[in-house]
Amino acid sequence: MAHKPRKEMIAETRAKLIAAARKAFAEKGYAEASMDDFTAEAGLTRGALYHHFGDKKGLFAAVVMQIDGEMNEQLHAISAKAPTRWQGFLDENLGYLEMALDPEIQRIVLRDGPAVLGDPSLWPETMGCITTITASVERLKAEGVVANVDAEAVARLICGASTYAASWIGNAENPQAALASAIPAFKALMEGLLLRP
Amino acid sequence: MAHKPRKEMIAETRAKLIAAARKAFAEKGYAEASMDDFTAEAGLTRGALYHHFGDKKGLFAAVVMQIDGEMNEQLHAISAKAPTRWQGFLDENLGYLEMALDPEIQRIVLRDGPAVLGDPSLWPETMGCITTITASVERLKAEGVVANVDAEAVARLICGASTYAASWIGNAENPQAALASAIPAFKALMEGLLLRP
DNA sequence: AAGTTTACATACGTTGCGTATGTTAGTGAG
DNA sequence: CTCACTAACATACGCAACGTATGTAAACTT
Repeated sequence: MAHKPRKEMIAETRAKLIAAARKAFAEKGYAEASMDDFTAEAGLTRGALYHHFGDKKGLFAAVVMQIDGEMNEQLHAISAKAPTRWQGFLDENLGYLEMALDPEIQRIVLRDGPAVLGDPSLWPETMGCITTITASVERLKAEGVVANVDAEAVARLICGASTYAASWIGNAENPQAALASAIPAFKALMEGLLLRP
Repeated sequence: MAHKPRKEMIAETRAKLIAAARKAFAEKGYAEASMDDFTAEAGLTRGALYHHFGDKKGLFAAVVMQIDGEMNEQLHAISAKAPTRWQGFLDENLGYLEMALDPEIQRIVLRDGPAVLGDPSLWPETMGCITTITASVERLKAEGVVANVDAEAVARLICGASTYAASWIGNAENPQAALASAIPAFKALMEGLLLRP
C-alpha cells in the first residue's frame, strides 16, 4: 500500500485543522470555539494544533489569511472585467461590500479578527483589499479622473464604510432593502472624489 | 457617624466596578482582563460584580454605555456651535473621527465591543453617533443641501469610514500625518452628498 | 424589635488553554 | 538493510479564570 509522501500528509493535516477551525469560528465565534472540540472533529487532537500553529491565535490567523486570499481573488476578478477604470473602481468597492455580507466573513474577519489579532492595519497582508483599492485610486488620480487626495486614506475610508455598512445590512430586518439604500449612498460618497472644474 | 443612604452606596460600588473594569479593559483588552484582579483593585470581589452586572459581559456592556454617553455629549456640543448645518455636519463627523483616535475608545468600543457584544447595529443605544448623524442628514436633505439618499445608510457609511480610518491613524507610524491626509479625503467623500444641479 | 430582603464575600466545581512528555512513523547515512 | 535521528503527532498534567452555590451582615420594613 503506497503511503502518501510526507509533505502531502502534513499539508492535509493543516488543511483539515484550518477547515475545522474555520467552521467552528464561523459558527461559535473565536472565544466560544473549543480547541478540543474542533480538533476532534477533524480527527486530531490539540497536539497537532500546537505543533503546526503554535497556539489558538496562530490557527485563527491562518484561517483569516485563507479567507483574505479568497476575497482578493474575487476582487481582482471583478476589477479585471470593467469597461472603464472608474467603473472598475465602483464595482470593486461594491463587490467588497457584497462579500462582506457573508456571515462567515463578518464573524471571522470583521468582528473577531480585530479583537484577536489587533488592528487590521497592522496585519501582515493588511487586508489585501486596501492595497487593491489604493492602487485603483492612484491610477484614477494619474488619469485626472479623481481629485488630488491621499490614495491610501481614501482606501481606508472606503473600506471602513463598506465593512461597517455590510455589518449593518447583514443584520438588518430586511437586508435586501438595506442594501438597496446603501448602494446609492455609497455611490454618492464616491462621486465626491471626482475631479470637479 | 452618619452612614450614607443605601442607594448612594450601591451607586458608588457600581461606579467603582465600572471604573476599574474600564481601566483594565482599556489596558489589557477584554479577554486578558481578569475579573479577580480588577475587582480587587476596586476593593471588592467578583461577588459584587455578579450581583450587579450578571457576568463579565454585562459589566463590559455597562462600560461601553458609559463611554458611548460621553461621546454623545461631545458630539452634541460640537454640532451645537456650528455656523451652518453643513458645517455642523462636517464638524460632527470630524469630531467623531478625532474621538475615535482615543486608544481607550478604539480598544473598548471599536475593537473588543463588536466581538463581545455582537454587531454594533444591534446594540441598545445603537452607538448614539448613528442617530445623531442620521438626524443631521435628514435636516440637510429637507433643506435641499444634500441629495436624496437614505439618511441612515449615509450615517452608517460615514461612521464606518471614521471608525476604520481612526484605527488606521492611531496605529500609523506618524498619526499626525495620517490625520492630515485623512481629513481632505473625508471631506471630499462627504461633498459627494451635496445636491448638484 | 423581629423578620425579610439586599449587597456583597467566600468556597467550590468545571472548563479550557498551554506545556511537558511520551510514542510512532518516516528519513538518511553507512 | 538497519540503525540512529528527527518530525508529527497523542497523552497527561497543571493552572488560571469563569460561573454558581452558599454564607453573612447590614439595611429597610412593619
